[in-house]
Amino acid sequence: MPKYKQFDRDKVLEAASVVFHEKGYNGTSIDEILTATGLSRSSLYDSFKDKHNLYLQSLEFYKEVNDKKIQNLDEKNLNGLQKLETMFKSVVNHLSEHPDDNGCLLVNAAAEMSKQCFKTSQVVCNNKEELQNLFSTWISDAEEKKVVKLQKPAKIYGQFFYNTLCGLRVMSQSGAGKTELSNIVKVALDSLN
Amino acid sequence: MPKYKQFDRDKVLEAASVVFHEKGYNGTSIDEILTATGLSRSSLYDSFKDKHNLYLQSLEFYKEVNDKKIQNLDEKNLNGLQKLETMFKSVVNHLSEHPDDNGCLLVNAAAEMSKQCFKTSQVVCNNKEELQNLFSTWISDAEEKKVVKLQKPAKIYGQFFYNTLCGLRVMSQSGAGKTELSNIVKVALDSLN
DNA sequence: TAAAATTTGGAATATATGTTCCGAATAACT
DNA sequence: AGTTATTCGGAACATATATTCCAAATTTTA
Repeated sequence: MPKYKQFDRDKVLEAASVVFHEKGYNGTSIDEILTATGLSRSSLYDSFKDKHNLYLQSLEFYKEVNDKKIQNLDEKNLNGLQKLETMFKSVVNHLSEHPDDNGCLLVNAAAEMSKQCFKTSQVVCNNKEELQNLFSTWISDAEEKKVVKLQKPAKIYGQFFYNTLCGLRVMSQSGAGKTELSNIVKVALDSLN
Repeated sequence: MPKYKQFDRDKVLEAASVVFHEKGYNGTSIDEILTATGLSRSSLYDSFKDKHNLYLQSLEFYKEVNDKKIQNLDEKNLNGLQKLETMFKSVVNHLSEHPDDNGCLLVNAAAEMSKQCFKTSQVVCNNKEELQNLFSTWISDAEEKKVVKLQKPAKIYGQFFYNTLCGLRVMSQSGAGKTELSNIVKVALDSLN
């Protein structure tokens, strides 16, 4: 089945990230990854070097997918507050419709690996910075358009909403349902007056 | 070295919970636990059955220690808002003074294990319910004493502040420092007007 | 002082796990 | 058609890991 790559790198990373998402890094074995991806052992090691490297690439793939989703939202013709509301609504919907989805791979990676693996912490940290910045721009936009009134610099609200988002991911893994999650979002959004 | 137990169960669980906290369940080996606790292999299996059981007992021990701390705070002669503020302040201080402390064992357990181990999810879920309820009573107290004015039922704020708390634990693992964490707390507390 | 009760160190076991390696299979290129 | 380049299946390997088991050690009790 040569002479060129027989598998789609993105599909492999997608499948791998699902397994890592479900079981964590230390909880998933190479064999599980092989069956999930359909790859042969040798192909995996040829193309992804080793388990740890595959994990990092899965994290980055997962992050890129999330980034694209949120870029799509960002490009829509909505004011910043509406973007924030839409984002939270879709997160709440996703979490409550897929309670088996184990929260967020990046949050789980932060919990499991960030203190043991510098590269993991870098991915997690970049994700945090990027989202906080994006949220800040949304909030600034909402302020300029006078749909909200801020008591503090927009940057701080960016941090606050990212914190709220991280919380939601943990909450859904602790048994929180849809009403609870959306109540939390409502209170958080109320802080914009 | 018989004839009665040579080791202090609480100290063993304390040491074990530190290791599980650092490396997660799947990331820590029995050997690491043995060196951390000073126990012999046979003693560990005699007294704690196996690794999984030890993990659950460590979780519960960790939870009890946290419960006691917060009970101490609850018994102080403060109004509910002050209790909430004190709690957040000490969490922020702890997280920023011990950035190596890997967040919160229970949050990490939720991320790593709650979907794979029902008993873990029970501990995590109980912890969530208890803290949310406690926070609700604090907020009700603050309302009765007219130090805050609520726009929503106190219960919802209990959920919201627990969410904020979970977020902080993840944030500190994603590289957030003291100012960032306390900014977030300020915004959250502002939601009580 | 001897017997009983219990812990514990360490060997032993069985399995899981990450990784390597080589030959067979296959498609493109000459 | 034959050569080359590359993938892939599966065996093989080495190590890690969870767990069991037994004899030696030790303290209390009789």
